[in-house]
Amino acid sequence: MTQIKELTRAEEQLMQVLWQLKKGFVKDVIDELPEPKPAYNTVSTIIRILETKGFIDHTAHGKSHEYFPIISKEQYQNFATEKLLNGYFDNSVQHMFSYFVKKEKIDLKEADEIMKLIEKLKNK
Amino acid sequence: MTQIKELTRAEEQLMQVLWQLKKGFVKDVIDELPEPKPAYNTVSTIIRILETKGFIDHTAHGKSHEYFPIISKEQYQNFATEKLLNGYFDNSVQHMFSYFVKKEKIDLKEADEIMKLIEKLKNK
DNA sequence: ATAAAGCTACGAACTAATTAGTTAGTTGCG
DNA sequence: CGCAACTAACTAATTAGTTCGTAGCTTTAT
Repeated sequence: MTQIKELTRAEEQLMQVLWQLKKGFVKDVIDELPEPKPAYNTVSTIIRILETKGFIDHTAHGKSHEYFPIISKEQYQNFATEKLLNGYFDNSVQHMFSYFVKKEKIDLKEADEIMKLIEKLKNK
Repeated sequence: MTQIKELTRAEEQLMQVLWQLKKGFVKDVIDELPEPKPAYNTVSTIIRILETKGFIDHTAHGKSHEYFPIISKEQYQNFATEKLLNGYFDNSVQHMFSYFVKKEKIDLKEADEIMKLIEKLKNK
């Protein structure tokens, strides 16, 4: 298993776009970015960095490149979630859940859904 | 309400130590850092940056300063959790929990505790 | 064929972040 | 006192991250 490197802010923003698009040319990525849009070259450079970091790859269509993620959003999600859980919730999902309850981020409907998920887990 | 700035890696590491210690002198912070320990001045500089960013303050004891957080871990936790939820779970706590279930991050004991929390929530 | 438009690669310029040396002041102890 | 140890402030040096201009190649349109 390859060690996943951490993404910088700019890199993460572009990865979010590529995860959403599944694949795309530089200009497709730019289309998804909010104003003020960065210069074409800025995006192109960061995309190339993402490629050297092993997050994406490309297929050539003539001279132009169509980029696509090779680290899935789920893989990076693991990394990011691990980090939050570890740094702020003592590595405990339960702590996180009780935090959401305290913060009233969970309403009853959601709580029910989560309960169903857990029931399913227990009956395995 | 003051807008919380994002912490850089080095800054976050020191904040974690200060949150744990509640308060401390530069050398107390260094004591908590893993090898290889950075130079005294390195830590001192970052602590001063944290002070200008409004994350910590200090009381003077003679010439030396005892630092303490003024942004609580909970405040930054809100920020960090918001960011993860928004970027990777479509802003839905339920999505996040279904992820935990799928990843088997929740063991049976935790599942029980979470169920209890949900029951309590429902009886309010 | 030639011009225009579009592309990536390269690299320069810049900004942000990190690390640590030097200085000057204070404390504590002989 | 006077020296050693320690402190924060300042600042210089270094590294990491971001932005974009230029060059050179390819495709498209005329």
